[in-house]
Amino acid sequence: MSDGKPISIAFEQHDHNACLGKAMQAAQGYCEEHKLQLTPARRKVLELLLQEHRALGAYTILDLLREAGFNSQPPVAYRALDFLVENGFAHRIERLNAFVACALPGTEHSPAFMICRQCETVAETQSSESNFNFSTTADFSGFKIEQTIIEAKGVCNSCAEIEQL
Amino acid sequence: MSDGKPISIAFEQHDHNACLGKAMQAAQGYCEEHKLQLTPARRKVLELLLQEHRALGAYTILDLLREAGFNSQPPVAYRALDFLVENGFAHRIERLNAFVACALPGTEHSPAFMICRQCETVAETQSSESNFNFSTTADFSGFKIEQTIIEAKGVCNSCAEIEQL
DNA sequence: ATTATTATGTTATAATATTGCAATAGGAGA
DNA sequence: TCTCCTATTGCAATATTATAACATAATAAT
Repeated sequence: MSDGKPISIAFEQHDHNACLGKAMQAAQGYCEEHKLQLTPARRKVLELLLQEHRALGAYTILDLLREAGFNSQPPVAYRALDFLVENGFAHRIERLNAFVACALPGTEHSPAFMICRQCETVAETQSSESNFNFSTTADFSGFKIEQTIIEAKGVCNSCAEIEQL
Repeated sequence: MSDGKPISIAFEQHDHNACLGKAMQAAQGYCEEHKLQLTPARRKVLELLLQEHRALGAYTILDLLREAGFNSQPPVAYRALDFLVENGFAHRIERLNAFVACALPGTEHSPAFMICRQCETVAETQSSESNFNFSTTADFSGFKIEQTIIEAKGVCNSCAEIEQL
C-alpha cells in the first residue's frame, strides 16, 4: 500500500519545463546505459507524455505525432508505447486505455494511480508490494502474483471545488 | 488490502452446478426485491458468466448468446453486461476487457482480482477499503478516491506446476 | 386506458489494437 | 570496411472492443 506522499506532483503546481527536461535527460542516460535505442519516434512519444500529467490515448498520440511530422499509422504509436512501457518510461492506464509517463523511471516499483474523472489528470503513487497484504501468499495459497494494477478513480481537489458550486 | 481468504473458490475444486444454481437463485431474489428486471438476455448472460470462473469478453458472450438463440448484435451483450455490472452481479476486468461474475453479489464491497495469465481463471477477493492505506486522505490530500480497481496478474498453482515441467 | 419508463431490435460506425510482410538502419564481428 | 544479424520502421490490411442513434415493444405507474 502507499507508504507516503504521492510521487507524482500532478496535482500540485510546479515548474513543468524543468520537470520535462530532467525526465528526458534521465531517459537519455538510462537508454545509453542499457543500450536501448531512444529513436526519434520513441523520444517524441515520451516527450508528449511528459508534457501532460494526463493519460493520452494511442490515437491522440498518433495525431500529435502526425502534427510533428511523423508517420501516422497506428503501429507507430503502439510500438513506441510498447517500448516505453516495457522499459519503464510509461505506464498503461487500463481503465482509460491510455498511457502516462512514469513518475519513477528506472526504478523497480509497483505503481498505483489516482485518476481524476473530471480533468483526467493522473497521479502516480507507490504501492510498495512488500507491506501489501494482497501479495502475502498466505492469503491466497493458490496464486502467485507477478504484477498488480491499482487504479483509483476519484476527483482532485480543484475539480472537487468546482463541483461544489 | 485483502483481509482474509479469497472469496472466490475459482482455484479450488467444488460442486459447480450447485454454485451456479445458488447464485442464480440469489440474483432472482435480489432483482425481485429491488424491482429490477432480470430479463431473458440478462439472465442468460449472468448464467454464462457463472458457468465460468473466467472472464469472458463481450463478443464471446455474444457468440454464446447467438448459440442460445438470442439476437446477436453487440448492444445485446453490452446492455446486459452494463446491467449486471451496475447492479453488482458482475465485474469488468479492465486488463482483459472482459467480464466475470461477482463472488459477493448484493454486498457493498471493493473487489480485487487475481488473474491467471495461463488459464485466465479469475478469482475475486476483498480489498476492504477501510484498512487500505491507499485511501487514507492523509496520503494524498489532493485527491478523493471514489472507486479503486485492483487487478493482480500471476499464475495459479495448477498452471505454475505445469510450467515447472 | 393512457402515459411514462424501461428494455430491445437494428443498422451503422467509432475507438482501440494487432498482424504480416517488406524495407531500412544500427551494431557486432570477421 | 564489409557482411551479417537484429532491431526498427513503413505500410496496408484487418481484428477486436465499444457506442450512437433511432425505431419498436414491453412493462410499470397513474
